[in-house]
Formats: sequence, structure tokens, C-alpha cells
Amino acid sequence: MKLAEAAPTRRQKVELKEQAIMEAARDAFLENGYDGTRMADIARRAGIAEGTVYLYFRTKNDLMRAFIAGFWADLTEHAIIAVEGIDAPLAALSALATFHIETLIERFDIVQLTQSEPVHPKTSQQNREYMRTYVQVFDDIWRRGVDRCIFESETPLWLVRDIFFGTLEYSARTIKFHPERSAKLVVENLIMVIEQRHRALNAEPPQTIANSDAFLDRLETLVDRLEGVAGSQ
Amino acid sequence: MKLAEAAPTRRQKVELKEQAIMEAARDAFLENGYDGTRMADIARRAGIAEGTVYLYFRTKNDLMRAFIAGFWADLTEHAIIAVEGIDAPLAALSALATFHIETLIERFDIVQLTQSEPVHPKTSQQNREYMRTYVQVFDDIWRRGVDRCIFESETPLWLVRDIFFGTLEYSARTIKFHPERSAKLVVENLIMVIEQRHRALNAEPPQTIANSDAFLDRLETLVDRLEGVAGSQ
Amino acid sequence: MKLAEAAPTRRQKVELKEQAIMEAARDAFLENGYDGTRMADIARRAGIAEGTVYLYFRTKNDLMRAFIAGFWADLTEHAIIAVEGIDAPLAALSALATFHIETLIERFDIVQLTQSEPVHPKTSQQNREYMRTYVQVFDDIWRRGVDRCIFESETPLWLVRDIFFGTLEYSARTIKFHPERSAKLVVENLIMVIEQRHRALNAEPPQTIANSDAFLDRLETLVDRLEGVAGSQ
Amino acid sequence: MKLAEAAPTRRQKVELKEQAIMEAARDAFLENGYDGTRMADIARRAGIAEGTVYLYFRTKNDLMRAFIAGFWADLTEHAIIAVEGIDAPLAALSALATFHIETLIERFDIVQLTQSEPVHPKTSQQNREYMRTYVQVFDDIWRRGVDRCIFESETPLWLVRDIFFGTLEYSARTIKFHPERSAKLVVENLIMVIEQRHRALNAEPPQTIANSDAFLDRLETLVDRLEGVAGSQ
DNA sequence: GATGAATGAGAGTTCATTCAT
DNA sequence: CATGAATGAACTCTCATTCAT
Repeated sequence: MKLAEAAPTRRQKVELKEQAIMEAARDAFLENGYDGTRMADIARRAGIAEGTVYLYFRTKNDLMRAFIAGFWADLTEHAIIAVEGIDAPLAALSALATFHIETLIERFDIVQLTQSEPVHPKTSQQNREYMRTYVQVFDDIWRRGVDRCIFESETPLWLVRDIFFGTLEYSARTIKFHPERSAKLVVENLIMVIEQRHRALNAEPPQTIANSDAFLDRLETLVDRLEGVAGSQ
Repeated sequence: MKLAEAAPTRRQKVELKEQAIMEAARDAFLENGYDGTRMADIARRAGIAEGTVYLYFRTKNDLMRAFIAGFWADLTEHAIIAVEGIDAPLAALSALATFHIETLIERFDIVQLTQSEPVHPKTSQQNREYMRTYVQVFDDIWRRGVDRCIFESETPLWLVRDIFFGTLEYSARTIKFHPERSAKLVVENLIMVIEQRHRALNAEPPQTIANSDAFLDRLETLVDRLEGVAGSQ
Repeated sequence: MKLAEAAPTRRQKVELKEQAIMEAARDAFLENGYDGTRMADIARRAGIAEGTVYLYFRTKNDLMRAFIAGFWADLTEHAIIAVEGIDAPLAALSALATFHIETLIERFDIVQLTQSEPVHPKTSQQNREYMRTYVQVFDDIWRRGVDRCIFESETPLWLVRDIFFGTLEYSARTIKFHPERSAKLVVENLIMVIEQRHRALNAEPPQTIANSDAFLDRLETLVDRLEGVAGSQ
Repeated sequence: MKLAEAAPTRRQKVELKEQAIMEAARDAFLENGYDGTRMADIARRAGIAEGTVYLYFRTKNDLMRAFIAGFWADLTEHAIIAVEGIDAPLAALSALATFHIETLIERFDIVQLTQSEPVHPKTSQQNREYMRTYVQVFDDIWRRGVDRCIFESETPLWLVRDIFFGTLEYSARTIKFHPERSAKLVVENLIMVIEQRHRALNAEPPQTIANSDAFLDRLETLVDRLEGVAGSQ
């Protein structure tokens, strides 16, 4: 077995250090904000010299932008993984909501940081770009649900999306300071709201699986009894 | 001789200047953020000398905190006015929602500013204090509705509150960048959601059976078994 | 007698400090060159805080430019004074040459400094502007001499000017390192060259024995004596 | 087997690379000045790694000094070539002047550079050394001219030399910014001045007052003698 | 009370030089 | 020999705060 992994290539080494710097920067930024962070601080955390940082990121600003971009890319990637393989739209939404709120509770500071920075004229525009990519995960699920007539199609997508993410973000914030509150409850409640929207708008309330299951349970019991009658004959 | 209005007392003069400084600070902070604002800038806007600012506010930080406190006091005061005299809880909520989202759209920068600044360890704690006072307006209306059995009382208050404010804040943000979207629609939709919650939890949920594959599978199985029962007779 | 002078006006105080900074800067620049000089150094020499320098000069560059401008203004002013009241063009040129070479010997480093600095794109252009103003002093004298037919008018002005200033500058440099050489000699020699030019180009050399009054006086005396000799025979 | 040319010796290879670096340095220094040039820039221009430069030159300063030395050596060498084979002193001076002014016009930046840099305490001393060697070319011609009685020998050599080089340098500078002016004219004019000096001092003096005085002295003596004769009669 | 000139610590960034590979 | 990543001292400039007037 060749030790191909033991000796990292130059490219890998560069990326490793880049990663290390970005992590140091993230920690520093989270602790003290953008303006509150000194490059010297980042360098120290990364265990390198001040000047070295500039070999990997041209300016403090670039570092911040790279960090934000990385965060969003990561977030989106993990969101996709979180809903992967879940076919049922409602279940997928539930998984996405859970992922979202948990991530936000854990890393609420990052989100705040990514939004608070008027670091650069382009940043705000950039940020919306990232967000758009991220909410795409939601949009895809929703459209799938609409196709299958599980979600109603009257309401504009953005309205539902705003409720979805707005509630989760706000709750993440409040839960952060009221740990006794349950994120699970928030998600369930949110899913319920979405279900209700559908039912309310589709005049004839569209049977949920939950209720139908109860019905089937009763039917099963009935069949059991019939079988019992038949078998005892 | 009533000169009460003609000659402002010393106290009033002090407060007047304090006010002027705070307004100058607000404008500057909103335009350039906390770190982007110079004390000299604030002084210039207030039409006074740089050193004079320090006679009214001990540090730049104090000024920021005063500004934030003022903003929240103002917000709460106006919110109370907005729902004043509206008896019907749903109508009151609607009025509050409208006030909230409109204020946020107009002054989204302020909210962001009040939240983005880790100016001082105490600030974050302080901030939640302000918020608590503010959301009290919502809570009061909600409780009144619960008393009158217009809102259901099962769901924890905070859950509804999170949906309410979370959605409004998020929508305010998105509307900021998509002016074609309607704040009115957001409010209507939100109120509808709240109504539905009540109806959903109180009324008899009208389940019909039809849709789910799983349901049909199980039903088929049962029919098969019934055939078995019938065949064995 | 009012002590108007004892209490400097604000304006005067500002100018005084500005002057002090510029002198500190001049010394520092002369000692270490532009790039070799730190703002901290200038501040220390001026006996003020580093930041204070920036209240008087926006950048290090501005400081340099102000210094250069001041030097040229000074130089021109003194040159004008040096030739003031000297009517005879040749004598005026001689005075100017003496002033120029002596100034350069004393302050050769400054001249070098003013020319060596590619501090700013505009600087070089600016510098030529200053120089033009300065050499104007020469040009005026020369034209006066041409009007009076003391200087010939065939040769382009710039050619004579180049000899004049070129020689003086070069000699100033060499004398700097060979103090035994005489600046006076340089000037005399230069003036002689200029005279010769005139004579050479004005075909018939103007001086024959004829002219000088002193010569004629002595000649007359001699003739008188010869008459005496003749008379006594 | 003679591979002397095919395979450069180690020594040659070293010198080749040294040469390449110095050329890169020269270009960089000329373009951006000493302080404006980065070692990385020089390395890039030379097509080698940053660290490699230090294998050939101990510091940036050394590199600068080497460059200056090279420049002067080159200049002197070419000057010698320029006057080589020209026997007539005046013609040789003319050739030297032409070479000098043309070189300076073309490479005025270099001269400025070589003189502007107080790179090192020793540099200025060094520089004069180079200059001395260079002006030797002039001195040799002049002395030859003096030997042949083409140039007068009264005036100290340095005085003529200062006029010669001073004028050429100054004119080179002005021509640089006034391209319509003719370098040829400068040279012709300068040679004429030198010729005139000789004629003025050697030829039948187109009597100046100084000479007339000598004449008077002789006349006086004569009259004295006549008086003596007359008196003794 | 009001002023604004003065302060000086510290920010981000650069670059000559070193040294492990 | 050659490399170029790493270093860190030093740079210019900013700005919250002070204090003599």
C-alpha cells in the first residue's frame, strides 16, 4: 500500500493552510465582529505570521468574503444532503426545516455576521445570490409538492417561503435565549401550518395520510374480525 | 407671566441638545454603520464641536446604545398607537402586522443595526429587554383573543409569536429587494394562517380517504384478505 | 505700545506650527531622503505627536510637495532680491550667478531632493513650473542686455541659459567636494565667456584701445608729460 | 575536443546569470526607482526565483551599487570608443560632447538615479570615483590640446570641465522636455565657447582694458626715459 | 458650557530577507 | 544550486478621546 495519503501534495498543503486561516478568521470574526478583528489576531489563531495571511487572502475583506461564501456553500450542501432521498414533499420540508433551525441555533452568530457586513458594495448583492441558491432547496421541494397536488398552487411561492424561513430564523434566535423551547415543536407547528394552508384552500379538505391511517386501522381491525368469523366457521 | 414655553429651562435645553446629537448619530449610524461612523461626523451633523458630544455622551458606545434604546422606545410607542382603539383581536393583529412590516421595510437598516452590533457585552441582553417590551403589544392582543375564544389556546404563545414576527421580518427583508411584492399580501396571508390554526384545532377535521399510495396498498391488502374471507365461506 | 505682537493670532499660530513641521520635514528629508523618512521622525523633530502632522498636511506627499514649493518660492524671491537695483546687465548676471552658485553649494542637497522625487505624477510637471519661474530672473536680465546691445541676440536664449545654470550647478556640485576651488572664479569665468560670446559674434570687437575713460585719462597725462619733455628741449 | 564555447564554464554560467539579474534590476530601477522596485519584481524579470537573487547579490543595496558601477563602466567605455581615433582635440571634444549629451538625453533617468540614491554612506564617495574615471576621457583630450597649444593653459582644467559637463547635463535635461531644441546646437555652441576662450587668451588680444594697461605701462616707462633724457640734457 | 487642536495607540498592508525543501 | 513560502518589522494614516483655552 503506497502512502499516497501520507504525503500531501503541494496543492493540498496550500488548501489546508487556506482552510486553517479561514477557520481562524471565522472564529475571530464570530468573537469580535469584522471591525473588531485584527489581522494579527487571525494570524495568531492560525499559528502563522501576520504577513503569511496575505499570501492566501489579498485583504481582510477578501478573507471575510471567502468565509461568507464558504459558509453558504457549506450550508447549501448540507441542506441538500439533509433532504436527499426523502421523496415525500412534506417529509422533505420537515427535514429541511429541522436542518435549518438546528444549524441556525448552533451557528446563529454566523448568519448574523454574514448579514451584518457592509464590507463591500458587492457583498450585499453577493449575499442575496448565496441565499437564492440556498432557498432553491426549498423551492424544489415545494414545486414537487405542487406537482403532486400535495401543496396548493394558488399562493405565490415566495409567500410560503417567507413564512418557512422567517419563522425558523426567528425561532432559532428566540430558542437561543430560551433553551427550554423546543425546535422540534417549531418544525412540527410549521409543517402543520403548511398542511392547513393546503386544506383550507382546497375547499374539500384533502385527506392527510395521518387520518387515513386511523381509518385503515379501524378497517384492519374489522377485517381481522371478519377473518376471525370466517375462520371459526 | 407664563414663560414656560418661551424660555426653555436649563433642563430642557440640555435635553434638546441631547436629542439633536442623537438624531445626528442615528443618521450617521444608519448611513455608515457603527464602525463606519466618526464622532467628528456626528458632531458636524449636530452642528456642534467634536468635544461637545462628550459632554452629553461619555463614549461613542453610549451614544449607540442610547440610539438603540430610543429606537425601540419609539417603535413600541408607535405600535401601541397603531393598535389603539381596535377591539377585535384579529383586526388588531392585522394592524400590528401592517405597522410592523411597514416600519421594517422603511427602516430595515435600523433593525439590522440594532442587532448587528456587539457593541458591548450588555447590549445583547439589553436588546432582548427592549424586544420583550415590544412584543408585549402582540402578547396582549393574543391573550385577549384567547379569552374571547377567537384564538385557540393549545399552542404556546411563543410559537405563534415566532411565526408572526419571523414572517414579517423575513418578508420585510425580501420585499426590500423585490419591491413588486406586496406587504399587504403578507399580512393577509399571515392573518389567514392564524385564523386557520384556530379553526383547524377547534373544528372537526374533515378527513376523506382517497389519495395516498400507502393507503391504497393497505386497502388492497385488506380487500385481498376480504376476498379470502369471502372465498373461504 | 500695544502688545499686538506678543499674542499671536490663531492664524499666526497655525502658520507657525505649519512652518515648524515643514522645517522638521525638510531636515528629515534632507538627511534620509523621501522614502527614508518616517512621519514619526518628522513629528518627533517638530516636537509634536504623529497624528498632529496630519492636521496640517494631509499626506506625507503633500508635505514633500509643500516643502519643495516653499523652497522654490524662497529661492526665486531671494534671487530677485540679489539682482535688485543692479542696472548693468553684466553686473546683474554676475550677482545672480554668485547667488545661484552659493545657494547651491550651501543647499545642494535640497536641489537634488526636489529633483529626485517621483513622488507624484504631477510633481515633475510642477517642478518645471517652479524652475520656469526661477529662470525668469535670468531671462529678464538677458533681455534687458539684448535691448541695450550688450548681449548679442543671435543665439537662442535657452542656449545661453543652459550654459549659465548648467555650469553653475555642476560647479556647485564639484566645489562641494573640492572646497579649495573658488566659486568666485567660476562666476568670473562664466561672465567672461558670456562677454566673449558677444564680442565673437559682433564681428568688430568693440574694444579697441580707444574706449576706456581711465585709459584716455592716463594717455592724456602722458601726452601732457611728453609736451613737457618737448617743451623743455 | 574544444568545447570551450559549447559548454560554458561554471564561472561563465555564474556571470551570465549575474548579468541577467543586473539587467533585470536596471530595468526595474529605471522604471520605478530604487524604493519603488521590489526584489520580487527583479526576480520575475530575470526569470528566476526570489531567493535566487540573494545567491548573487547579498542585498538590494548591493544590487543597486552593482548596477551603478556597471552603468559608469559602460558609460566610460563607450565614451572612450566615441573619441577613439579622433586626433584633433577639438573634434574629439565635439565627439565626446555629442556622445555625452545624447546618452544623457536617452538615459537621463539613469544619471538621476545614480545620483539621487543615498543608498549607502559609501555610495556617494564611490560615485565620485566613477565620475573621476569618466571625466578622465575629457581631461586627456584637453591636455593633449594644451600640449599642442590648441587650448590655452591658463584656466584651471576643472573650470573648463565644469562648463563642458555642466552645460551638457543641463541641456540634456531641458531638451528632454523641449524636444524641439537641438542637441547638435548645444554641442556646436559649447565647442565655439571653448575655441573662443583660446582665441581670447592666446591670439592677438582684441585688446581689453587689461592689455591696454600693459600698453600704458610700457608707454609710461618710455615717457619716463624720455623725461630722463630731457632732464639730463 | 463649549471648543477643536492635540494626542497616540493601533489599524491594515508591504516587502527585504531567510531557510527548509 | 534553486526555490518560494514564510517571516515580522516597519510603514502610513485614522480616529476616539482629552484638555487647555
